[in-house]
Amino acid sequence: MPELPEVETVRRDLVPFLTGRTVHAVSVSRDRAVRRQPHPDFIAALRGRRLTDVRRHGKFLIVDLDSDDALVVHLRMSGQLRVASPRDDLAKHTHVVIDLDNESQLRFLDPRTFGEMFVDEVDAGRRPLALRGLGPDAVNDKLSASAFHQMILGGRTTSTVKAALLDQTTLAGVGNLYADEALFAAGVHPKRLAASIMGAEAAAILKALRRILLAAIKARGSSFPDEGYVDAYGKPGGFALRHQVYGRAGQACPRCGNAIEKTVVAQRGTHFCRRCQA
DNA sequence: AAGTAGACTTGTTAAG
DNA sequence: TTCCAACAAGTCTACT
Repeated sequence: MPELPEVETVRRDLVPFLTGRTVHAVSVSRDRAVRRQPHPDFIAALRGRRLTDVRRHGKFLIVDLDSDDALVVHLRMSGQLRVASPRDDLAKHTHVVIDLDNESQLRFLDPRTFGEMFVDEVDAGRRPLALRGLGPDAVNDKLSASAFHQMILGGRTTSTVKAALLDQTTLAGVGNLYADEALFAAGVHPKRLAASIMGAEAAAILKALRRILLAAIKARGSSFPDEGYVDAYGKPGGFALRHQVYGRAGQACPRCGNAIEKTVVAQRGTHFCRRCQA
């Protein structure tokens, strides 16, 4: 499932492919893929526009247009953005095709149809209006350990540290997989109350989070055999091999050998080692 | 007003 | 072998 490192990998693939291109045509073949606005509005806002940059905030991709709008994409569980030629077979679950001015296409595929595309107005800082509620980006925005600590505490009274990490209004980009990995690396139990996290623990979580996210970007993201994440050229990432706890319930903890456990925290499947995480 | 729960969706997996 | 219930996920909305 695409989280920050996977979205960043796709972004890096798309920058050279999209930058400077002009949109010739847009077709939407699945209603749900574009659900925040009428399809004709979506298409009209894109047609004829030049694509000037591809950015990311959290798990959202932002394709800048030479207008006051941006094309915003969220891949959710199973979405893919793929570069293609008009001659390529249309893969199953292709919902949106954007034709460019150089005989190439950007295609949006999504079997589970959680993902979406929309065109949104941007503010003076070129942030799409719909994304104004997002917290700072987990890798692009610099933040100090103490600022991060305050964000985790965040006036929370009863919620867990894992819930705090998953809250996109606090910090944007961390999803279920990397939250589990970072908490394991920092030795913090996912069920700990956010309010109980000490400064040193917050610093450890932030350090682990940064290190893991950057390593995952370097490995071009996490892919599982049964799951859909691939880059813009259809190739899987290599980070799944390095997971310490995620998807390893019942297997030995890489640090102490104890069995990794799986439970539910913040309504998400959560993997941890009870001996290494206090 | 923080926090929780439900809705959305479907390919895959587990269970029987 | 076949069928079905359970499961996975992130975000938005609705409610407590």
